[in-house]
Amino acid sequence: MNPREKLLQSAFDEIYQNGYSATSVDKILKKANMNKGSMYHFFKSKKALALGVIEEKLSLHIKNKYEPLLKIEKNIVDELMNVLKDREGFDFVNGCKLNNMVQELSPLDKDFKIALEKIYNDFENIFEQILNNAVRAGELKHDDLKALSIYTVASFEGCLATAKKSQDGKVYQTCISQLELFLKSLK
Amino acid sequence: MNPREKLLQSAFDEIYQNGYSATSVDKILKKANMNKGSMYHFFKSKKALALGVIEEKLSLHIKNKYEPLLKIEKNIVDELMNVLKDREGFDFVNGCKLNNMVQELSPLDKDFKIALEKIYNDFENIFEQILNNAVRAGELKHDDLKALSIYTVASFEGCLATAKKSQDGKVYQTCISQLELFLKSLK
DNA sequence: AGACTACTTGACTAAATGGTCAATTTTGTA
DNA sequence: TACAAAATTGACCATTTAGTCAAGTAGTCT
Repeated sequence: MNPREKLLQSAFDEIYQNGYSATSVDKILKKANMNKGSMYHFFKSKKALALGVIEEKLSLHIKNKYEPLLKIEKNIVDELMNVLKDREGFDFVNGCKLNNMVQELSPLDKDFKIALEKIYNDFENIFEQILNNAVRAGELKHDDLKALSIYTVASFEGCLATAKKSQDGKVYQTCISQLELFLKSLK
Repeated sequence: MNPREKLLQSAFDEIYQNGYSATSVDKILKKANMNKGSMYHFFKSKKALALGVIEEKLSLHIKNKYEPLLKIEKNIVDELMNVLKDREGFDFVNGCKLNNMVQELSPLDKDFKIALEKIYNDFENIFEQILNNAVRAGELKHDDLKALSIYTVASFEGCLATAKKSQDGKVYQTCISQLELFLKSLK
């Protein structure tokens, strides 16, 4: 991993675990084994570094996790729910990386808001395509797939958020089971 | 409003708008027109002040808004949804006060986590009672009201969160319409 | 070799941070 | 009125903060 990548990864980790405001540049540098001048050679400010994290790390994180679902052709709703329900290794104390950054950074700065909204919209679009595939496969009936996909992502994020409040994956499973109930009722 | 109350209110406002970590004690003091020693007379630390905000301000904020719904006796689901849908004056840039604090502060400190989880659980319990009333009124059928109420709150918060990412109340309305669809399908 | 660019080093700065404290004023009450 | 407790004042402190910079090193061309 080249120094710039390592810096981005360290920043991603630190910001995920502590939030942007509570993370100092020095802490990131220590984790990345880099000194200040180097960082300010790659990024002109802490904000620019965070934007780099959003555009290069967070974006890929979401794509890698959910784009593969577009290839599924049968039992689409089941397969989708399996991916949503499988939270092995998920950190229920710190929650969802995308949601954390959106909730803290969108109100803070317009550039953050734009970059994060783009990723979130891509995320919703993946879901819309998945649900569309389910409709074409005859697994689902609904008259507003756009609204349904926005809602599906929102309540998925809501389930993760409510589990974070309890720091407990069981709360998540209870919660997400009701989203499954809803989607399976749409026939 | 006595000085202590004004301090709590100013802290509540500032923490809501900027987050806990990004809010300095000095900023709060300026807004409250108070000086340092006074604050440290009432609260031994910034953390203690924030705990005061959670226990005395945030707690009441939720209770005042949602407890009145317990009195409703007919068209319970409709009335619940009306309250959820009516977001007049809601700040879609900064989002939900409870959720903001939960997401930032729960992972930061155990005392925060405990205080916030209590409020959140009270919130869920109000919903559970409301949904229970709806069942008894014959408006709703469901075999796990606990799970349904957790999920209802979670997806409500999810709708607010997704609207915050877009800073747009219309996104919220689109999203919450699907929760309504779900609840009304449970007959 | 010479020269140009990319990267690294780490000491430095000015401002902001949470917190302390001794001195003072205000308030309630005997 | 006397007195103690509660509340207020604001200067002060050590530490941390994001960001700067001049000096250097390493690699890559001609």
